[in-house]
Amino acid sequence: MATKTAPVAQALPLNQIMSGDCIDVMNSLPAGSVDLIFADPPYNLQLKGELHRPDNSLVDAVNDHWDQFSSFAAYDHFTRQWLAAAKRLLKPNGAIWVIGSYHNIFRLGAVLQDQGFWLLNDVVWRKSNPMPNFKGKRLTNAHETLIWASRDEASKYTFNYEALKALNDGIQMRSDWVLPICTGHERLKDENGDKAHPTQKPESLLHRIMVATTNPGDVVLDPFFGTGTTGAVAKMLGRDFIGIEREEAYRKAAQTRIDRVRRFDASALEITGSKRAEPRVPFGQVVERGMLRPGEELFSLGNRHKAKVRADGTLIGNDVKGSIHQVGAALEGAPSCNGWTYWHFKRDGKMVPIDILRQQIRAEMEADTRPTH
Amino acid sequence: MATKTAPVAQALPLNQIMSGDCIDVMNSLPAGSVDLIFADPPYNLQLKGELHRPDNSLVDAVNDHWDQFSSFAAYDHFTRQWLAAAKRLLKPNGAIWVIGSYHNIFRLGAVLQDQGFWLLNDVVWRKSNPMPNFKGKRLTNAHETLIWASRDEASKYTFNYEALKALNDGIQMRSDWVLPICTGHERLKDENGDKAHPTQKPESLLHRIMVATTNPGDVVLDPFFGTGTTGAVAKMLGRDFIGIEREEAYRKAAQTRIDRVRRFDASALEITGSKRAEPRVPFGQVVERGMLRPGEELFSLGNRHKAKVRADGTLIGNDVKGSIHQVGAALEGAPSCNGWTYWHFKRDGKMVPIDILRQQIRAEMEADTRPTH
DNA sequence: CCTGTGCGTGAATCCATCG
DNA sequence: CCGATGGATTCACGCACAG
Repeated sequence: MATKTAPVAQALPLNQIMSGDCIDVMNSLPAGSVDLIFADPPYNLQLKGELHRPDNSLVDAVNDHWDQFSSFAAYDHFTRQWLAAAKRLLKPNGAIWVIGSYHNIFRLGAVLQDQGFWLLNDVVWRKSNPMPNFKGKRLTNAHETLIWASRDEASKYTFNYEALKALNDGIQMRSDWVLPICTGHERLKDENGDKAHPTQKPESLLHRIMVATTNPGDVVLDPFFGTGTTGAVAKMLGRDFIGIEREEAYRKAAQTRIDRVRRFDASALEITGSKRAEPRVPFGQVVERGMLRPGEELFSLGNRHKAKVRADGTLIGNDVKGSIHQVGAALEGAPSCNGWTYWHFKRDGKMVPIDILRQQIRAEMEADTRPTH
Repeated sequence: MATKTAPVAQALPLNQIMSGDCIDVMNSLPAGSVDLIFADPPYNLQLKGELHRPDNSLVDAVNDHWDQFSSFAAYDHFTRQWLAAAKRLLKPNGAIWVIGSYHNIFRLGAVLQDQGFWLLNDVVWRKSNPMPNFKGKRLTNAHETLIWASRDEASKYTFNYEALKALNDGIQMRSDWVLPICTGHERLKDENGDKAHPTQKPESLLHRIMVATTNPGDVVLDPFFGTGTTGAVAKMLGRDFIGIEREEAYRKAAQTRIDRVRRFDASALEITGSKRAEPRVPFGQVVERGMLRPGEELFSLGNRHKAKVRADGTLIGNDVKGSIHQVGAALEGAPSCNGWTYWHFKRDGKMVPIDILRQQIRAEMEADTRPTH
């Protein structure tokens, strides 16, 4: 006899390409289950007629049927629908990247804001080899715009600051990224040798996005999967992906492509970590362990200020009592102070920052927690 | 006897700074009388608390009353009002530039499209010297976005293609412009020596805009005149300006400034295009572009040392992690090391220095990027 | 005169955790 | 949810001043 089955928590279709309309598919997946969404939606290009190069060759424009919208209102409606579905899928600390050109990016950005996403940066992908403007009537359209936004204002989004700084030779990464467009062997071809997808994104772009805003094992969803750049890079970098794509031909091309990708080994996926992630060491431990003795004097650089260590791990200096940070801040008249780097002690006549004592303690902690197989 | 005077075509207040709310003032001017509008509206920054640099100094934030809006809806309403007034003022072939950041530019762009302006390009002003992100929580906000739009789709807008090409060393001008922010002697100071306006735009930016999209004798209106960069550059370049500014202090500063400007004295604008040395290429780009893969091994000459590439462009070799230079130096016990010439990879059984990969990237960059000022 | 050093500062949605 | 506390965090320039 027929039984009603209770709704089961649906398992995530990891590392699969789902077929169908992205709004329907997203709405069928469990809420709050995705770490990052990368979306390259239709651009609403509004191209009139055909475009020819100066030599009369035809420019292969984006005029596929999926890129046709009758009006801004229709485009906005579509945008609100899929962004609402996307937001539902995100974990509380999840984030989204969208990419577009001036034809659609302003509408995307406004809807993101309207729906409570919290914009973190707009990023300019500066193309190192863009198509020139053949008619000389406008500037060379040499960039596309990405928007990075967290699910909401309170989200503790992932940002691997140190890794990105390392990628940029030790200088803080900027909001303008110079990367070449997707050409050559990376560009997928169909059986006729034509490009398989009109707007295939370069893997370098997705590489930077995923290194910046995901960790290994995160789930990355792409609702406009196309030929699967997001899936290919996710696999390389040890992230799980979920792809959604309507067109059979794109799904097939993407699957073949991803099957060929090799995942990098785990040690290569480790990235430069941040100090914030290091375990907290109370200054009191330094005193308890006898690395500094109560009554011992600490000095700021240049001997401008000094303070005395007390048995409970606080300092007293110039009538100010409190933590190493509080006393440092008070003596400097500064809003805050990192006591670990501010205070020094004398060893063999030299001034040594107390931070090296913290490093010793951390090293010991590390040794204790190491698996002893 | 009393006679009713027929309404007279109101004379344009050329080369004057009008006082008052820009919407009211624009509505009082005759329709279809302006060639170009440049608008730098409030950004609606939504700043919360104070921000300190790592050295504890306080960042002088934009918290002026004119930048406060209660909601996106309020900002949108304001935007629709002033853009409608602006559109009415434009000649049929007129055009508009607006500038903004990610806080407001998406709303500006969407309203422009909704009101029938025809977007021609979005232009990225890449700041050569932006303020860093002090807390390391986001990317350096290193650009602002401009939108260039004609009054409507049918407008035969002005675009001095050849002049811009000349400005760019004979290469078609791209949609990303590298220009420094306004500092030094160009930055207006008040009687206390503080900056007269929190967001003064560089003259180089207005210079390029006017050379690109106006002709001598054109009328350029700026509804958010501030300290009058638009007026100063218009005067230099032989264009007429109309400024609108609410704040008395800004009007006074602008008038003094413009009075001092000499027409055709373009010498102040010739920015010494610092002959950049060869462009810096972060090793991370070699990895992102897939020229070397995470996990791949690099070797020193003679195979004395080896190291593994990581996804963020750092190396790990013999427990040492860091940049190609740091790891090379550590393994050699040397104070420094040029990683580009030190490390090699295997190709066809031969050892090839990674510097050839940098040369490839430079060659690509060279092909498309000329100093853009 | 030149060179080097140190300081100031710019449209900024800029912390995480614990009690 | 709020308040207190630990403690992490910056790049490019212009300019003044020292030597």
